[in-house]
Amino acid sequence: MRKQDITIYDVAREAKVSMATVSRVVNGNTNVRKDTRERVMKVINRLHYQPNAVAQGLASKRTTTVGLIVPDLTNLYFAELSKGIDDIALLYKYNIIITSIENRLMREDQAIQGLLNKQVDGVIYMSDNLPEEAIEAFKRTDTPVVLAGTKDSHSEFPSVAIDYQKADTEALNLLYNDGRRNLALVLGNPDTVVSAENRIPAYKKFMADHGLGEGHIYTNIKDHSDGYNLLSQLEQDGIDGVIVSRDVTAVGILNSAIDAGKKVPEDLEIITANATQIASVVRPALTAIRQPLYDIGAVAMRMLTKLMNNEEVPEKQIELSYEILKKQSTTNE
Amino acid sequence: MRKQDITIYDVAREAKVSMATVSRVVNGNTNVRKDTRERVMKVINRLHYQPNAVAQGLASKRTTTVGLIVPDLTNLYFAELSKGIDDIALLYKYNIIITSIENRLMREDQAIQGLLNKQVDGVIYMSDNLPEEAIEAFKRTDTPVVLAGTKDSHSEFPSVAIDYQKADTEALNLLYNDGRRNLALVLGNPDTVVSAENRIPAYKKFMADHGLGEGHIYTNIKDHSDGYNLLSQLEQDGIDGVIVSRDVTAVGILNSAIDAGKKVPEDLEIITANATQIASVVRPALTAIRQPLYDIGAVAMRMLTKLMNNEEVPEKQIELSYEILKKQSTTNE
DNA sequence: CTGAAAGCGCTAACAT
DNA sequence: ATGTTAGCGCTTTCAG
Repeated sequence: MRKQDITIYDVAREAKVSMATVSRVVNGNTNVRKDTRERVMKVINRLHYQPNAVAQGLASKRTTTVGLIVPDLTNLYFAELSKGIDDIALLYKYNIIITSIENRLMREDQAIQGLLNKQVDGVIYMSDNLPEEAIEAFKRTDTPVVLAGTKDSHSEFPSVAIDYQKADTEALNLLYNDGRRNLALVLGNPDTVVSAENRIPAYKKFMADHGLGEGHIYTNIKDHSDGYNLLSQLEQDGIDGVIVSRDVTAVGILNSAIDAGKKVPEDLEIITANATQIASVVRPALTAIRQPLYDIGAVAMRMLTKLMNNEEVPEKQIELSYEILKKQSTTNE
Repeated sequence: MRKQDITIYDVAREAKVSMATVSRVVNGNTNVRKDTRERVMKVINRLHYQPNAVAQGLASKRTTTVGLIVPDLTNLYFAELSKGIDDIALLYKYNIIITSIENRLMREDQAIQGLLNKQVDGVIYMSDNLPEEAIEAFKRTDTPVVLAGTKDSHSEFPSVAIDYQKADTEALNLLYNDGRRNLALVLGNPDTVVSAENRIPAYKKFMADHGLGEGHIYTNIKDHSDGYNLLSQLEQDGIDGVIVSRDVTAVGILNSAIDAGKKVPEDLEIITANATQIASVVRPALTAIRQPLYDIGAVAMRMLTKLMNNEEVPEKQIELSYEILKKQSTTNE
């Protein structure tokens, strides 16, 4: 059996209409008389006709496909964002081409170009690392782009995220109210927009405002074992409260503390800034900045559908609200 | 700037060759003289020509796109499989269209049909729930399919997985050697091929072989809270050792035990059968059947590339080796 | 080694 | 309401 043996032409012949009419009924065009529509439908069903989306795409210049650019699918942060995107995409009948860029073989701008070559109708970019080449690639095209769970420096692109500075400040304040004075910030890549322009400035400002000195910012701490190994350094620096950008990293610190016989939160308070499922299943459960990841994805995709339809989008920089989930890794006084 | 302003025709004109020749150099056809190739390349670069993949797909009947069908991206089991698939896909220059079927709006066979309409060159199916309509949809097409991390009842389709029966038996044996006699099996959907034809028979056989009676099989225990709530039942039934099909569920049981003041492994031994990252970051770390998820995905995708090229694939039912990772949720005597 | 020409399967004016 | 006719941008014989 062939991949595609029957075409719109076969249906037209069998139903004794032109292919234009078949096309109309397939696309739900109302300008078809009821009985011809039914006749055509009957033939479609009998022949099991299925439109070739590639041909449709070439002819109509719309592929009903959106591209997703994501650093790493096994990072639940992105997986949860993706789920929100996926659900809305399904609702609006878009397919998703996913491209992960963590792999060294794939640069950001190449990923974008690949998606553009496939003629996607729009793209959602989820990495908080948006290099110059990527920005230029986006500017060269008129295919709409939305950033999800991240922002760009100059707010050139539509985005959906939270107010990272406010969230971090609030988290630092929680630590401060618990009596902690030696506060640290643990980051992965320090050069991303979220780190460099949001978390770090918020941290520095907080420390200055409260007369806590320079503080300690640890960078390039990216996974569980990095976190695990960081503990001795934290001890050495006398840290008693820490904000960690990624939750598996936070869990690494937590496990390291437990294994070393330290008590959390008594000896060290931990707050994770990007909570996923993992933050809540470890014990003690991690106090966290809970970003509405699913919603961020969903809102981003919804905005993209509007952009793809050239609809009005008054607010292009959307900030959703977060909450600070007080769990067991802080005393919450 | 247009989505696609320059076509192969523009390049042909500028380079003073026919579009056939441009097509040849774009596709690396060797039948082009070196200097014409270079001349064409220069024009391509000057004009920033990028081939329209949709047009290529229509003309060549190959889209260099594969479809992925996955129940839930936020389940790390599938995310890790996907990563293996993605890396190999990148290597062979395939794009990936991902479809999740967890959503009630999308049935398995609809997902398949949607992918087929998009003219994917192949599909990888990752759900261990393969309903009859899905089987028929696959049979109706000659687009190759590979099952990853699961199997079908009759081994009709190529698949990459592990020997679930052997793995479960080995895990049960570990519990038995630790002196446990009241062994239970905790499953999500009991009607999948992996559950119904592998885990359950292996469990029943083990219980019978060791004179341990009927045992206890708990079904439809799907997430952390299901696991959490199951504990009281386990206690009631006097269970002292349990195999859990999903690791977040296992963590639910574990946390419930901890919160109830029980000791793991002393009071209850836990082994998770589908270990992901989560199994190793909780404390006590979970003893687990470690499936090589990344490799399963990678091997499945590699096999699919061969199938798509009509290459010989002698072994279509591949079983990769697993290992039993002895951690802290068993005494390991 | 290169070009001409016929599609791939469908949409979208434009007629009627 | 329906049919006719050009393409969409590219690949692929088939000639030469």
